[in-house]
Amino acid sequence: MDSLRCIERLEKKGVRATSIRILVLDALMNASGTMSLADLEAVLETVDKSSIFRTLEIFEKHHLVHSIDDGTGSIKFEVCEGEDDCTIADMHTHFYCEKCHRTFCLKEISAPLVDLPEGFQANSVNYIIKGLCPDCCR
Amino acid sequence: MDSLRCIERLEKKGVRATSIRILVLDALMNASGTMSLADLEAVLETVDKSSIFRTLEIFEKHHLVHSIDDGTGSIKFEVCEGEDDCTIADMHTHFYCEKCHRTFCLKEISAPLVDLPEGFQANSVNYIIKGLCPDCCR
DNA sequence: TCCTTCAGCGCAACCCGGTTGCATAGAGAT
DNA sequence: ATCTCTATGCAACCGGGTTGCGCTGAAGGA
Repeated sequence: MDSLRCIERLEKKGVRATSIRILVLDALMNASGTMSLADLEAVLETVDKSSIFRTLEIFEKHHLVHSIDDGTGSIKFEVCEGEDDCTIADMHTHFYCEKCHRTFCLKEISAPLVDLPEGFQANSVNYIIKGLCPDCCR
Repeated sequence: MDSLRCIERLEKKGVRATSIRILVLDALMNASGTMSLADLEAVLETVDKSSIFRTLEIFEKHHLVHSIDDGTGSIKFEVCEGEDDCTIADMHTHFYCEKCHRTFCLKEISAPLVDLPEGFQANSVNYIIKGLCPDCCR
């Protein structure tokens, strides 16, 4: 789609904009929800699994995307929203539908953060609710 | 240890108390925190992996234990507290130490439950905070 | 007590997502 | 044009989880 925006975004984060990286980022930005490595593999047929894997690794390190573990056994990826780095406060709620097996980002609901006992230091939060999505409820 | 308590607990939930099931339940009840399948395998050297796996499957179905996905790639198990079935309100907070790779149960802190958008129906919550535990902080 | 039956178990193989080593291709610098 | 170093593809590997299958041992009935 608009690969220019992707290139811009990549360079802003100090990541060299190679063709594959543009493809991966573009796929993630155009995704309706989260995407797993397998999802990306399916969309980007020509690109090797390990290349996507390493690309995601780099993206994550440079705070272009973050990963969510929804407990399905395959990690989901999602582009970071803000221009700046994702902080713990930016983590939002995710919802996993046990019927259609989709993972939803509830961006408007930030993940709650409880008070931890003395001595624990929080770095990130993984908050995922499982159940039935609106499509599967009825 | 006190296998009598295990037998009682098993039968109360309608699970036949075989020797292996008693061993597994006993190991879980005496564990300081959560245990993975690999942990159980290590403790119960004589018992086959698949037997433990199927035992846990049965335990979970009968609400003797519940599983937690802490994002490490290996699912953790923990005995259900109350006499009754685990409900969504019983889910508590877990903490994963990124340094020593232990998963802590913060039983006193129940997992927060946010209001979901119209149409979503929650069945369970997975709330895990990652960071450094007291031992690893200093 | 003996026989039948079936759940429980061990073994081995398999599956799948993720990960890594290595050789090549390609972009950027000189 | 050549050199260098990063990015990529390929193939193999890894580990947790899962399954098929045959044996075993306990429960139940004659």
